[in-house]
Parts: sequence; C-alpha cells; structure tokens
Amino acid sequence: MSNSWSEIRDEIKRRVLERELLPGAKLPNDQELAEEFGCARTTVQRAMQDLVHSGTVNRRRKGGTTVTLHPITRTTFDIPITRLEIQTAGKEYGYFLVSREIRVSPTHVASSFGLAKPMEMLHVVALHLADKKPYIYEDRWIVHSTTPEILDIDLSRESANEWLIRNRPYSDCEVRFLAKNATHHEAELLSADPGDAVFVMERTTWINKAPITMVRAIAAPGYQLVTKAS
Amino acid sequence: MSNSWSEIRDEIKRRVLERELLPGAKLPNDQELAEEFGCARTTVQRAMQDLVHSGTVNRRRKGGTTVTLHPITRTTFDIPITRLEIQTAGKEYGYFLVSREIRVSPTHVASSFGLAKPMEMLHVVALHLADKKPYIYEDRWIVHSTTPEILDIDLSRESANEWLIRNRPYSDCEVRFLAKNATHHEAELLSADPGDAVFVMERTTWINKAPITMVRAIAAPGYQLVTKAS
DNA sequence: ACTATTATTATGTGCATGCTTAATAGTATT
DNA sequence: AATACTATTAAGCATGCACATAATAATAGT
Repeated sequence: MSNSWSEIRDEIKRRVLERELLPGAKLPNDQELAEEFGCARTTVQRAMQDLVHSGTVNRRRKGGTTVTLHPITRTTFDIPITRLEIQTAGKEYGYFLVSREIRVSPTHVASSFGLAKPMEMLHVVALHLADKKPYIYEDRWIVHSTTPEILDIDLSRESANEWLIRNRPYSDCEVRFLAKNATHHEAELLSADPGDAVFVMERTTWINKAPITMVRAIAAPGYQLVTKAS
Repeated sequence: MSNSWSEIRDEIKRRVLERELLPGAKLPNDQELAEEFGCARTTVQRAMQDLVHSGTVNRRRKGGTTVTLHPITRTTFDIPITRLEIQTAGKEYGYFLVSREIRVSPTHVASSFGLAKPMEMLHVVALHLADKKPYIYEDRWIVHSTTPEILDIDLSRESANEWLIRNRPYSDCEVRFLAKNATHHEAELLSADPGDAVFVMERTTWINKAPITMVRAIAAPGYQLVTKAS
C-alpha cells in the first residue's frame, strides 16, 4: 500500500468531511497513521502540515492532532498591482494624478500606522481607468521620512501604487475591506452618483515597524472580489 | 553554520525585500543554497516551499526558482460561524428567522451554482444580532435535494448557517465580497437607512460538485473585515 | 499539600537518498 | 530544411530514518 502525502491528506480530509471524524475528535498519532497507510511517519507529518495550513486540524506536541472544533471558511485573496489587474482582464489601462501635496495627516491615518500623533506625509490622490472608465480611486498617504525617494518621482506619469510596490517592499501589511457611500467628490471622479455603495480596500504597510504607506482604494460601483477556497 | 529552514526562509525573504534579489531574478538552485547555508538540500526545499505559499517565489522543475515577477499582496481571511464571531467579540448573540419557504430560485442563484436552469430550493432569510442590535442579515438558498435533512430542522431555533456548517461539510467554496446599497427591506431589518452602503459576503458551497447552499450575508453598516498579511 | 524533578509521548526538524518532471539537445524521418 | 520523435540532464520533489523539542503526566522530596 503506497500512498503519497497528498493522498493521505485527501483521505483524512475526506474522513472529516464525511463526519467519520467529528470536530474536536482526536486523530490517531502519526505513528499509527503511518502504519495504517503503510508509509513513514514523516509522510504523515507532511500531510498533516498541509491540513494545519488549510485549517482542517490542529496539532500540538504531546497533545496530538485534533479536528478543528469550529469549522471556518479560510479564503486567500491576491491583490495585484492595479494596472496588472486591469490589463489581465483584457482592458486598456489608464491613470491620472488628481492631487499631490505634503500635509499633516489626519489622526485616523496616524493611528492606523500605530503612531501616537499625526505627522507630515505625502498625500496623493489618483484615478485608475479601465477602458477609459473610472475603475479605482486611490487615496494614499505616504510616510516620506521612510521613503524619501518618492518625493522625486513624477507621480503624474507613474502611479504611487506601482512605484511603491516595485521599489519599497514591505514586511507587514494590514488589509481592511469595507463598504461606504460615495462622497460627492468620489462619485464625481468615479462617474457614479453620490451615495452609491462603493467597495473599499484599505492597506497599511510597514517595513520592520517603520510605516510606509496607507492607501484607501475605492472601487467603482459593481466591483467584486472573488475567490475559490478549498 | 547550522540554519533552520525558517531562518533560511527569512534570509531569502530579506534578500527579496532588500532588493538584493529583484523580481524575476533567478535564485541559485537548492544544492548551491544548501552549500551556502551549510545544510542539506531538503532543508532549503522546506524554506522554498514556504516562500511559494506566501507568493514570494515561483519554482519550476528544471526551470529553477525565481522571485515572483509581479509582487502581490496575499491575504488570508477566516470566516467563522456568525454566532462565534459575535461571541468572540464579547457580545451577546441573538438570532431570529425572518422567513422560510420552498420556491424556485432566481436565475442568478442557479447560475452561481453552475446550474443550467433554476430549480426548487429552500429559501431562508434570518437575522443575527449582536447585543440585541442587528449584525448580519442572511439571505440563503439551500439545495434541499443535496441536503434533504434540512427540511426537518426547526430553523427558528437554530440558524441554517450553524446547522449546515456543523452537519453538511463542503469540499468547494466560492467567496465573493462586494458593496451594495441597502434595499428598503434590508435597511429595515438592519436598523439602517435605505441606500446605506452595506458590506456583502456571498458564499456558494458544493460537496464534490453537488451544490449545497448559497448565502448572501449582509453586514450592518460599519462592518469591516480586517486581516494582517505577512 | 505543594513544588521540583524526571519520564513519557506526540509532534517538529534536519539530513541522506532516490524519484519525477520538463527543457533541451540530438537524431531520424519526411 | 523542417518536423517529429527520443535521450539526456538539470532542476525540484518525495520518502524514510534519526534525533530534537515541547507539553503533559508521574514521581520524589520537602
């Protein structure tokens, strides 16, 4: 009986799905499973690690392996550079800078970075277009003390989104999804009506504790984020 | 020089972050890296697998390992049972059934399941409360030919959300996030105003190709989905 | 009865070795 | 000369063993 680690994973998953193993149930230890499947303990370990990743089981040394008590839906979203998202969809990409100025950030921006009080940042507002139609409205605060080079970039030609992702990698990122009603200003730029529900993706990034940028990307009405979870 | 696989992973990630390895760049092969780090090839392989998971690098047999060309933000969200989400936040959970009837599904529901044409399903509308205030409005279509037991469940006592997650595991799940304006009916139940922007999470699940349920969970205004990506 | 130590047990990690896959070079055939 | 098949080989991938580590349970000492 020769089983690959992924077959073992699938079989355990099947037992969980078919309720042969109930939530909270303790699985046999790796050694026993290895004997059952006729393989080495390491192979079972591999399968189990994958199940830990997908949130199917929990493992603790000495405590053993148990089926996750409260099943959850674990989904993964990839957020690409906006230009690529548009071009991948087969649409023509367009971009223009709405405003660019250095000013003291509002408190909510500072607190999102975990900063005690507001500080001077570069505030950039821009619009991304798909097939000449507004697609994403980008309201961004850049901590230029962390990334001084950004001050020399001509943001009317290259989006801050793209420049930062390519030139200022981050170590930590907080993502926030929410819905809001479009303001007058946002609606105008997005060719929508004021009050229209818009989908907002907020991202705050740091490089080793140092704040880089916080962006509020507001999608035009109709935008959806889709993913297939296993 | 003894390095654990996670230290190797962190070091490679650092090189990518510090732009010592540019997007698209080819890394040395596992053998060479193993020599550099003074460890076995397998240990490098482990580190690399983790970097593949996080989307940092791509690997192809014979082709080698390359730094991901277009950096992306990969985020993972865990969507729990609504009751637990509320209780975990330290709030009192409440629930009531708004309506329950068997009827032919609209076409958009059928097409979400990948069904050619509409069919009879169980349609359930319910409200989840946090500290007696509306929290999530749940509009659900259940394929009762896949899960006939659901017809015998008293959904005024136990939410379909909970019963299904506990009793009808799924193998595939499609998740969709979007924003919309609350309808009159939705606004009333959520104690909001018609037209308020609400955050919508749509989930469609299957068990081995057989459709189970499609739920549209509409959160009360102010709801946010937050996660920390690495 | 409480605390410190030791034993046990289950998972985690590192290493050696052999397998699988895909790109490419080489060869034969049209 | 162009195509189609085959062999080579350079990568990553999978498996199994031995040992490390962590969490609990058992025991001994105060």
